[in-house]
Formats: sequence, structure tokens, C-alpha cells
Amino acid sequence: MITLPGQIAKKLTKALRDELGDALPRDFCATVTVSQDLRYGDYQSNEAMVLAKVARRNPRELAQAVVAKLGDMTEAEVSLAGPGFINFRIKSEKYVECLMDMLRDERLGVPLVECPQKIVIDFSAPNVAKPMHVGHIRSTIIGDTLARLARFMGHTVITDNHIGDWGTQFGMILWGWKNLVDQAALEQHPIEVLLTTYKEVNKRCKEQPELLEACKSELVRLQSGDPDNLAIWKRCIEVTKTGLKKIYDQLDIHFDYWLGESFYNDALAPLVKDLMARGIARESEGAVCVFSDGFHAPQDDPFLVNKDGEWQPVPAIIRKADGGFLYATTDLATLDYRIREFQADSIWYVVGAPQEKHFKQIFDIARMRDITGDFRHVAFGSILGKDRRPFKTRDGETVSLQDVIDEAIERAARVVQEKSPDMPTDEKDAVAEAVGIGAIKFAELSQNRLSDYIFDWDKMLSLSGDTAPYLQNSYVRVRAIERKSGIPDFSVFLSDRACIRLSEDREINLAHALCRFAEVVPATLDDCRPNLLTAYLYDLARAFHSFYEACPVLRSEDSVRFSRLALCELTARVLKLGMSLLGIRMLERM
RNA sequence: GGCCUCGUAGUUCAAUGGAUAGAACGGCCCUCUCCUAAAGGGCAAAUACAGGUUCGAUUCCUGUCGGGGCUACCA
Repeated sequence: MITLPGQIAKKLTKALRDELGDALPRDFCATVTVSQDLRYGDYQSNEAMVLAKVARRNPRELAQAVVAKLGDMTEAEVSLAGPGFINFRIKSEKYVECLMDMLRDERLGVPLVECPQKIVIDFSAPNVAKPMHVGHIRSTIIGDTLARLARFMGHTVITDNHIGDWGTQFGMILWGWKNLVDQAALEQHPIEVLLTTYKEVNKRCKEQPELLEACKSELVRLQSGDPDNLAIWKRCIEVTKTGLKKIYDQLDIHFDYWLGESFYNDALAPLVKDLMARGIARESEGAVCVFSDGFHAPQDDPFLVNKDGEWQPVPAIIRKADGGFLYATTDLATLDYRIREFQADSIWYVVGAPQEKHFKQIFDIARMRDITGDFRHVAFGSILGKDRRPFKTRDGETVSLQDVIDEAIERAARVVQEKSPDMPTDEKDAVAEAVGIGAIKFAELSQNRLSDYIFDWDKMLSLSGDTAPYLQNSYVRVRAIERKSGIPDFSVFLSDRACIRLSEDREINLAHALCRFAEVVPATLDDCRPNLLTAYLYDLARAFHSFYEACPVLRSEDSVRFSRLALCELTARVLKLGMSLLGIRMLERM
């Protein structure tokens, strides 16, 4: 199935080829975009103005010629405007056809990708014994949405939670476990005790440098295989995983694998040896490093930095002078494993923007090793505090993710109590959870992925305006209409009588919005930008609410009633599917 | 110092080089005998500064000012 703008683009491409002949590149494909201002049309193309330069022709004259070549289109009325815009106003019957197609299609018109890939998505990745805080929201929620989108588009997706289960924090935890922890309390509240222990040792280390040494030696003992320390370490991971899974279940986020850093432990020494043997890595100042191989121009080289007008090496260190391995070493082993064992075509790392250089180096080392694949660092901006400075993570003042979730559900519960006091308690709880968690996810996904944003309780947990509950409410409104319509099964009812008629402005607006779903979903995944989908769904819900106020459904008759019921049902389906791609639940009542 | 990134209504955010820069919150007006008012309909309000590229710049380039990040043994 081809989207509406896709059909137009195809014909436009042909018209341009007829007009320009060989001046057009062989693989040229015209783009048709949604008009910003609906007075000009529904879709527009700027190709004439862009290509006029290449063809050395007057843009308006070229556009004129292309419009003539297009002739009468079955899809749209074509017009020419300004310096060479080609505008398309979709014919009403074409919208009707599109809506009818959607009614019969489970995918609601969204095409599958032409070349399905196997994609490993690496996201969330919290550290053991340190609970998730607001800083983990972005990776966790964006990563989950990308996984859902990619699967829906037809890719094979493997989600992998690369937890930090082998870091230097274990020195402190081990020392604390042996010297501070009350074993009885640990049995009762393992996660809380683990956290307070870590915080306490961290605090003491800052005051007593000699304690830090004790912690380091605990770490060395762990890494050299001391059975006591290994047992404690394993117990920490178990406890942490149990706690994490509770949050993930609540968020409805699940992983295919939990291959943490420790999983790659045995692969590190051979990897470094291999890199040295192949001349990719060498010793420098006692450490083993990968330096630039001169493949890139200096300004694009992730292993060089300009200092006082000269290019200085910034190697990736893969083994410390003391023999220890680092983040980069583990990531190289991880990439290796994913390509070899998972047969991945592509790996997406949903990790903050500050690590851009790290990933450039990792991907470049993969190139040096002749490992090929589509490696992407899906970066995102930082979460800032009110003072516009990065949210601090080590001052103990960070808000935990669980607190954010609890607060969101609590706020939602108050609204449910206020709006629907007669609802059964069980349902109230379910609504509060879906609304609260939906609000968090939607707020996160509405942001431009790459911009920093300021964390604000009221904004993150807002329940009115451009938020998840606004969309959930439009779905609830449809469901209320459908319940009262007395029609038992909508899929049967709608397939029996194929007729939609659009006359009111608000019906046409709604129809337009519904048909756009098919083009928005692929675009969202192409750029890894969930905010395209949230913005679209909000637009759709707005069109629906507006339609709902002006166009009575159940009180209208015959074909109008049928037509409006069909619009309602399609709105519900698009909203439900769209929100499910964002990992947000819809409700029958609220 | 060098490199990267960001500066948009009072506030928080949008806008593949496109036409009159969109929303939300907050502010000010309206709308519940009517399918859930968690809603709808209005009003006021913004591209840091200075140049350049072109039919056209919030977007690309240069410079200035300001925030953040990175810049060899943390992850």
C-alpha cells in the first residue's frame, strides 16, 4: 500500500523526468510534503524551484510545464503558486477511498519497510545498586518506542539491556556489604539497603581517602575471582534486577536480553590482544590505546583534537596501565558479539549526546576491524534542572524514577476521584495508572530528542493540554458514542455498508488527519524522532474533539450517522495503534 | 585554548531551506436541559545580535555575545 503523498510523488517524479530528461539523476525521487497553510492545498512540492537551478530554467516556467505534464490527476487538484510551488488539493472522493481502505486494513494504511533488517536496540542500561533516576527516563522511553516502531514497520528487533553490573561502584558496595549492612534489614528491603549503603560508603570515601583504597582492593579481589566477593556481587545483581523489573513491568517495557557488562568480561583480554596483534592498538604510556589510522580528514577524525593549532592524538584507551579494562573495551566486545551472535544488520545505541565522541571512536574501530553494519548513536539531550544546569546525579538529591511514577499516578488518582467519583475502585486505580504513566511517556516523547529540556514536575505530570490524557479522553469519547449506538460489532457493521460522506469542514479536517497516519509512522522511525508521532496524534485528537463538539453523531440520521460513526471508529483505531507504538495504553472510560 | 551543541511568546516546547513562525501552560473573554467540560470557541504575546549565500533563512555559512558538553587511563 502506498501513502497518499507517495502516490502523488510517484506521478510528479514521472512528470519531472518527462520534462527534464537526463538532467535528472537516475534515482531521483520527488518529495511531496504536507502544506503548512491549508489555504494553498493539502500537500505541496518545491521540486520545481530546487531543480530549476540545476536545469538552468525559470522556476515558475518549469513548474508550469510540470503541472501541464501532470494533467488531470485522480488524487488531487493541482495548482501553481508563488515562485514555483506546486500545490495539491486532495479530492474529497480520494479521502473517502483512503478512509475506506483504512477500515479494511489492520495496519491502517501504514506500509511495511521494503528491506527488513535485524536491529539490536541498546537502551536504558541502568547501573546495579543505583536505582534509576529521572536521567534514565529518556533512554528507557525513547528506546522502547523505537523498538515498537521498528517491529511494527517489519524489522526484526532485539532489545538488550546492557546493565552496568561490573563497574567501579562494586568496590564501595562490597566494602559496605561487609562492614555496614545489617543482614536482617537486607532480607527485608534489599534494594533500599543496597542504595543507602552505596550512598553512605560514597560519602565516607570523600572524607576518608584511605577508605577508597580499601574499596579498590575489594574490587580487585572481585575481578580476580574471589569466591566471597563473587557471591555478594551475584546477590546484588539479583536484587537489583528484581527491583528494575518491577519498574519496567509498570512501564510496560520489556527486554529480550539483559547482557550486562560482566557478560563480556572474558572477551576483553583476547580482544585487546587481537587488536594489538593486528596493529590497530598499541601501548602508550603504559596503557593500550587505539590511535587514528588516518582514514578521516583531521577535522572528522574522532581520535584527533586540535590544540593550539596542532592536531593532538586522543586515543581510545582499551586497557589501563594497571591492566584494567574500560567502558570502550566492553563496548567493542559487545558490538562484536551482537554482530557475530545476533547477526545484526544494525545496532542502535540510545545514549545521551555527551557520549558522541565515544561512539564515533567505537564505530571507527569497528571499521578498522572490517566489521560492517549500520551503527547509530541515537543521541538525546540532557535533562536540566531549574537553574539550566544538568541534573546532578551524585549529590543524592536526584529524583528517582520510581518517585516520578508514583507522583504521576497519585496526581492522576486525584483527578479520577474528582471527575469520576462513582467509578469502581479497581477501575479508578487502573485509570490512574494508565493516565499517570501515559503522561510521563507522552511528555518525554513530545520533546525533540536532541534538545536539552528542563525537568518540571508540573509539566511532566500535567494532565491537560498537549498530553496523553487529552488523547486518552478523545478515545474515551469515541467509546462512549459506540456503546450508546447499540451496534454490537463495528468491524462487521462498517464492512457491510461502504459509504462515507464528508461535508462539514470539521469532518474533512478529521478525514485529512486520519489519512496522514500512514505517512507519519514511517517518517517517525526514519528520523528516530518520536515527537513527530506525538505531534501528529495530538493534531488528530484535536481534530476529533473539534468534530465532536460540532457534529453530533448519534443524533444525526442515515448516511450522515453512518459516516460519522465510521470517522469515530477510525479515530479510535488510529489513536489506539498510534499510542501503542508509544507504549501508552488507551482506556474505555476515564 | 580547540572542537561539538543549543539561544524562538511571561514560561516550557514545535517547525526535511518554503508561503501569514505553530502548540501547551499561565493571563483575559465566552460555551455544559446536548454522544464524558480531562473538552470546545475567541483575544494578547516570540526567532539573542551583526553580516553573508538565494527567488525565499528560525533552519545553511562567517563573526560577536550567552548556556551546556567533550577534550588519554570513570561509566
